[in-house]
Amino acid sequence: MDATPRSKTTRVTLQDVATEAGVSTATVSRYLNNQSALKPDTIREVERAIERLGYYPDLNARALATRRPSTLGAIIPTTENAIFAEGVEAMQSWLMARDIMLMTVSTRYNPEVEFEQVRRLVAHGVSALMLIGNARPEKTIQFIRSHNIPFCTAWSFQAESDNPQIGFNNVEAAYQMGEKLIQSGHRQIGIIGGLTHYNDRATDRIQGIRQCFADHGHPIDDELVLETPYHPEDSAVALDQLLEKAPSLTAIFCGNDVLAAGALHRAHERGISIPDELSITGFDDIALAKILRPQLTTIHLPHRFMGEMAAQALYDAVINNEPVKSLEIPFSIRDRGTLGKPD
Amino acid sequence: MDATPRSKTTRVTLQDVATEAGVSTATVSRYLNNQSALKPDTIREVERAIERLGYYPDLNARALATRRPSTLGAIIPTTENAIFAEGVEAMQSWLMARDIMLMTVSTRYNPEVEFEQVRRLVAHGVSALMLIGNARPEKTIQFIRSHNIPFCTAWSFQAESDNPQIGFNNVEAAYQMGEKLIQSGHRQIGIIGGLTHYNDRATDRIQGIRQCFADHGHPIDDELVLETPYHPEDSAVALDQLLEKAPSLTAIFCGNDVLAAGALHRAHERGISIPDELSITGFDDIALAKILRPQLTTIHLPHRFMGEMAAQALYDAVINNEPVKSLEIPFSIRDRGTLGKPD
DNA sequence: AGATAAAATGTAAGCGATTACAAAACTGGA
DNA sequence: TCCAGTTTTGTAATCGCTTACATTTTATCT
Repeated sequence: MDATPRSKTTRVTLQDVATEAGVSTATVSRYLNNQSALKPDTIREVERAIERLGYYPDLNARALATRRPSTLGAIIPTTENAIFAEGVEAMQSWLMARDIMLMTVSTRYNPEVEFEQVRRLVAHGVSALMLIGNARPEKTIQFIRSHNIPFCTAWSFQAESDNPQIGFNNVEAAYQMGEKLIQSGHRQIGIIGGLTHYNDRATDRIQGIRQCFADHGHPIDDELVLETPYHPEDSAVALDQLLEKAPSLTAIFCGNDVLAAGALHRAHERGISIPDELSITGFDDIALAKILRPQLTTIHLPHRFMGEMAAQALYDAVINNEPVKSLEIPFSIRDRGTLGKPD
Repeated sequence: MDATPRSKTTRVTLQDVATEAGVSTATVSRYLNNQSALKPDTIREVERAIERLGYYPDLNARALATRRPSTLGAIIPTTENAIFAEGVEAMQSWLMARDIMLMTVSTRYNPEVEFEQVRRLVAHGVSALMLIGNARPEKTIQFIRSHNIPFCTAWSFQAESDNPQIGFNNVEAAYQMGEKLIQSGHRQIGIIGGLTHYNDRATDRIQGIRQCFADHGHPIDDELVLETPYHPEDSAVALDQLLEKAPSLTAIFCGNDVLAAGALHRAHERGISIPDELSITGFDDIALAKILRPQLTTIHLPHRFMGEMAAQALYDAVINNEPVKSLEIPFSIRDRGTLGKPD
């Protein structure tokens, strides 16, 4: 139950246990791995030695010796974005149940930092990697491939990409939201999207909505398409700009819920009634979406599920030594209170 | 620039580089560590070999050989709670700048899981640990101590605890918010706090506010103190219950911003005007606080800063082989729109 | 030029595990 | 009792790196 305290310098090793139990290191190792090959007496002996010494194996040394996968890596833009935080957390618990450690690092949306993080994780010996989205300098994927590390990208699924992907079709989702807007009677809308620089999710969402409106004969003017950082304040400013440029806008399509929240907040401040005078749509369906007033009409995505699927895909690939299998995740629109009909 | 692809089984090792460069492994290792001891010619030679082979060192093997700290661990309840997500992210970048990897895992507020995670991280060789708060079964800290792992707890600072702590005084913060409520004229308030089971932050906050009202002669009845999970929906239900029990309540003290948001939302649904008919206060000042309507009156905490300080404290302890130094972090009240005077 | 000190490199023993392969200890049957 | 066939256990090499110590090379000074 309670381990005997030891001096700072020494760590209890397999060797120590072996000596204590009066057996060889091989035997102790066998105890740790496949007990079946041991005599009951020996098992008891080793067990007690371990107990007495408070021994626990050094996982890194083990990884070195076995060269069996023991850690995977996940690289996300930022945990500040709840969709990634949740997804990665789900990944982690899925993997942990299988005795795999997940190392998560973030890039702050900077592709150079991402590259550095990839190197770092690879150096740390991760046996597979998950990245977010498909937009990045070529060298990154090249590096991963050249080191034969299985990987997948997630939160995006693009038919044209040849990366293994566990994600959803951002273009299509935005397109469907567009159709919903059009059905409701909106003809002139503005867009507040996320920063598209090396961000295919942001890019695709904007593309999807624009495509939709163009297809229906109501193309969206370039100047009504704004990009802002992932902060409500920026989105608030963007709303002001949009409304200045085109006061007749009847709806704002936002690239994510945080931006939608910012726009909604500003609209309220300006005394604009939502959705009567202006409709606003979000994307992601984070927890926040349901506590706004009115509740946000947005696109729901199973973030945790996606994380689990990514974990599974990588796990399978690593364990069975197979290529990573892609998987397209379905989305659905949550029609709540911010989408109405224009007067 | 571009590494030559290698077969699945082989990994480029120090040995390979040595052979390629026509030197010994010791020399290559020296190149990697203290170039100063090498002849310029040799440096160039090794450099080229590394380049050609696309070599990068195995950090785990290095850690095994040097037994120098290379990873720290952080154990948090959940990344879903933005305050931890942010704090840990800040920790991570601080450490990464010093070539230390941070392994983050979560416990879902379960002390048994936390214990397991501690074991796991220790087995993975982290040289120090950060935990959240001070409430947990004794065996956890005992285990950490018995293995001579430096550690600190964070997001809580309790004079009575003998853990090294990088945090703030939750009791005091809640107390001050209480004084603000009393100054504003509130005499009868309800509390919606987080789950206090093994959660000293939640416990202390509730204690602080109750103490304050008691000190001022308006003790808060037990039945007006509710605990709920970290979800707005639960808080909404709690608000209903509170209002049913005591319709004359003039303010609700919430244990964190998420609960405040939930209460606020429900209040709106019930047609209660905030802050005119009811005041609501939050705690944490997460991003959400500023986009609610009205903006949330809450307690601001420098979460990222706290993360960095924790990183620094552990780093210093590990590098200089000293005990971890505690640090009390200041908080401040952000008086925004949800706290008013009762009719 | 030769001796000596300083600088640069190499050799080999770990770090804490796993795992072929070899050796020893048990079986049971004739 | 003895031997072949199993089981159990031990020996020692290995994983990829670092580093004390030994050795070689180079520089310095009479």
